[in-house]
Amino acid sequence: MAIRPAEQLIHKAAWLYYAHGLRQDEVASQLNISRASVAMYLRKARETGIVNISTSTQLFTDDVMARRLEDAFDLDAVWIAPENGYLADPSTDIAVLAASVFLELVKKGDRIGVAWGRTVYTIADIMSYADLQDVTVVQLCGNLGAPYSYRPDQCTMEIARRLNAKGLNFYAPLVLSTEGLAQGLRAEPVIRDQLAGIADCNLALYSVGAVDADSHLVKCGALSAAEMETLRRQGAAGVIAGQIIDAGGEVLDCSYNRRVISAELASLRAIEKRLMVVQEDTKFEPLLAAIAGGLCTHLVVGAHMAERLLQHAGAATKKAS
Amino acid sequence: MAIRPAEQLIHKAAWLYYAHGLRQDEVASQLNISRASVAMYLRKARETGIVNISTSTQLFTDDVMARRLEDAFDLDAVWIAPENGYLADPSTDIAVLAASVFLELVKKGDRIGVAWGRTVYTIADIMSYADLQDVTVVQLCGNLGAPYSYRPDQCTMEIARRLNAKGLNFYAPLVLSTEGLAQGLRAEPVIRDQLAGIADCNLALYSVGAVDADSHLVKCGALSAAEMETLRRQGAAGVIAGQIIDAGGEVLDCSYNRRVISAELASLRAIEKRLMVVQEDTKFEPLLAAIAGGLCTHLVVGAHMAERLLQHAGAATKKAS
DNA sequence: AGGCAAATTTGACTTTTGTCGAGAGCCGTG
DNA sequence: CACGGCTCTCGACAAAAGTCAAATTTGCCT
Repeated sequence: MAIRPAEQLIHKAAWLYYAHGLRQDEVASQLNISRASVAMYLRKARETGIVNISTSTQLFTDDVMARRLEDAFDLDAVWIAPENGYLADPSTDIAVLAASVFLELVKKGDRIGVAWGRTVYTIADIMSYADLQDVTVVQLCGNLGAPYSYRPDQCTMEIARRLNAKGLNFYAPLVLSTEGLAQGLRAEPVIRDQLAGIADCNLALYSVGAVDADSHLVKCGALSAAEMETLRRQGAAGVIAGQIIDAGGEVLDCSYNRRVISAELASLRAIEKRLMVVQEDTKFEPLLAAIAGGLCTHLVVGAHMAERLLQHAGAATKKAS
Repeated sequence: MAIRPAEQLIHKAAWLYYAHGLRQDEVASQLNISRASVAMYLRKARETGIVNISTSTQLFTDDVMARRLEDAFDLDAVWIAPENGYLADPSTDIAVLAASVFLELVKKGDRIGVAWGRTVYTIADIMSYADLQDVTVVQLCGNLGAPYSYRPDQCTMEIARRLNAKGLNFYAPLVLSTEGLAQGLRAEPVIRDQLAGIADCNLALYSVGAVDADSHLVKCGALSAAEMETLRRQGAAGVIAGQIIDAGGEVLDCSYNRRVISAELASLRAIEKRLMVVQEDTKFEPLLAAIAGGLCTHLVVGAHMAERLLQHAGAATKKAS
């Protein structure tokens, strides 16, 4: 009787165990299989998202600081991961929180835009599985070459896989060598459609990049460290979906940006829920720029960053009055 | 350090255990408490709905029969509980399924109308806890006297409690002795407002009652068995939220109905999602009436009932052609 | 301050669950 | 048709989680 145990058995086992509250051995006898098999099915059920175990992220929004941040920056919701944390690595804590928040925000039928970066990939990596229907995950920006393990298309696909959703990849390089070529490529029907479809998303997940030599753009060879430094002097404040933004959160007027194939900021702003996750404390300026540009309605940060943001807001208010 | 462990510790424990995947003893040492306490906190977290364990009800809608029912009766979604079931009591299976489906349908900010009956109470009783915010549970019909353990207000309150929602009870008797008094009471501002508010719900949970001596209406003394029998001869086909409906799903024109304080059928039909759950196979005619009256968009039934419904639909189609 | 009741915590114990390697059935291939 | 390779299954052991009564702490009333 070693036919494909199929979803059927997994479902039944999960149902009896989690919904009816039977013990594993009871489930086993009901289904006429060994308890060990039941245990295995249950693990699969969890891994497939047939059962969903989620913990309320309430605690992290309930924080007074989170409320004050929401008010100060006019954000829809803020989650703050305690930094003094119980965990070795605080940035993991942020990612875990972000993953939970993300899953809480996703609904059936959603269309989700996903950008790229270490943060996003970390989140994808620890995110638990879910069994959403009718969900599409679209890639927000072009691809980058090989050496990185977290390429844009991988981020997209991994998240789509975890959600049991459809992944819509972007088959174009992130950055081209001439502006003309970029322009031509953007006009290509395939690419144009995909770019146009981004504004139809109702949820976006991204982080913001720093303008320094550690940036992915540099590491991937899209820009040299020197070029990056030059851009910084010209007013570059952060990186969003592969594009350089200034302190006001607008696209910086520079050759690089004109050579990039990525979501227009206007499209991003058209997305209802824009979840931004920032792990590194060093990304203070970039985050400010992103917020200023209205690129973020939902925010997940660490306690340390939250404090800095509040201080900044306080200072700005004082100066204004 | 035995201060009020409050939600705080429960949250932290749940977070570390469920989101980060630590073991109970690891959580215990992180939090400097004993593992036994952690186990207790986790139980509380589950009971409070701080963590949510839900199993996909996919399997039960995926059924071919469910699809055919949806088509035949023009319903939005149908779930069928396998009757040959693994479980001793098939009706429990229906209730468990109904509870899962219900929880899947509820969203933050919802306003939920709940009627009354053994079925509804059973569902409330086995429904797992959730931590919804901004949810209101409103009672759809007036109250009935003492002897019953599942009074309308209890159904409402129990479900509200499980959801961590606000319960809005209905402080009026279900049925009065004269039509005039009922009319007067319905005109009372308090009552009028509540009745008017029913149409604002976006989710309703109810069952349908049979027109026989076993009906709650008889058991509670609202009607005598003889009166019920008379009504049946006059065309009564079922009971919805305390009101008698005919085979077409309309309010039966009778004195009893005029003496009832309950949601108008028009208000019920205004509710976006109307989840009807039927446990007993004997309620075939009542269910047909309810469907005919458009009182149900989402349906949970047992396999046996599903078959009868399909047969009926098939016969009707054949007759029509 | 004293003392009682309720709530919380803990250690020790039992039950339940997770895991691993061995065995059994299935299938395409040489 | 024999042969690995594959997946599924099971039994037995180890690990983890659940439970309980006793001990401790807390809050509160007199």
